[in-house]
Amino acid sequence: MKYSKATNYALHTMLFLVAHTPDKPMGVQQLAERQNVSPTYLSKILTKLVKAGLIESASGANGGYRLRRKGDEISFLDIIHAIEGTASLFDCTLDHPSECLIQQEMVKAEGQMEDYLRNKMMSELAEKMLACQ
Amino acid sequence: MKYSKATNYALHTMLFLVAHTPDKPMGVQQLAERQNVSPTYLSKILTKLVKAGLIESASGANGGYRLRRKGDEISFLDIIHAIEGTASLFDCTLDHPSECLIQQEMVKAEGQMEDYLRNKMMSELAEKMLACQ
DNA sequence: GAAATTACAGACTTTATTTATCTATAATAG
DNA sequence: CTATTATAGATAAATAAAGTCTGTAATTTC
Repeated sequence: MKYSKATNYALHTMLFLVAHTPDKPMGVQQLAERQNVSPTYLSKILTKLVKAGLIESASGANGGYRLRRKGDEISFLDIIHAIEGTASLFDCTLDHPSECLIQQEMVKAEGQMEDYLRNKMMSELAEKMLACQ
Repeated sequence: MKYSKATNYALHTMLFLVAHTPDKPMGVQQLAERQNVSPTYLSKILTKLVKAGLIESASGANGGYRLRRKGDEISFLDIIHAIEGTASLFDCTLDHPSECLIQQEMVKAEGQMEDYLRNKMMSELAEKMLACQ
């Protein structure tokens, strides 16, 4: 079980956008160069963030991607859910007479992780990053 | 990102062993039937639990698998680590000047989940299960 | 309006991981 | 010795992740 690379790209892109809060949109070309990933692949990932309402896109010359919320309103969990989906990490496929107790505990455990990620905002990380430069 | 089915099989097998604490070893045949999984595949999984020191195996007639610790000394995390490994769920592969801040937060988040799983013992679940029968 | 620029969508390929299966070997009880 | 049971290794099949390619739509610039 691993977080996908796509989630890593998404988090880094969002952190960059929050840290630099550009007034005009950033093209996928530049965003991709910074991470050594192909523009077409990154654009797929960013489209998911658009659909999740975290960023907005503009076509045409001088187009690109721009934040749709402030950095203190974007959590790690928002981004992770946009990429990985919101389904539980654990699925008991066995047929039980009643609800699976193991499943219940796994969901609670996952909830602990999600609580942390829900309360960790991009702005906090951006400030920390900028302070260390 | 999903927990593997193997982890599910491992957790269910351990819960069964803890709940029934048989004096003589249980064969993989019977354990596999209960979960509708092939014995050869389950035996692969159980071998991992043996190597992790959670259960012990005996070859030959009347052989099988038996607990090596009490149920209150076996945590969810013990079992999950035995199957999934102990590596972090998140690997930042980008080359950073200094340590990746995103990685650091992800590790902390994961730690929250692990804390819960480390403190959740098989015995607790076994009791709950037996009470509901 | 034409040309350049940029995002979006879908099909496709490649690679990696998970889920198994098969077969042979080793250990043990009776 | 024979039946039973676990272990190891090779292999196959299925699924998921990572990435590419191509064409289309939207927008700006001229």
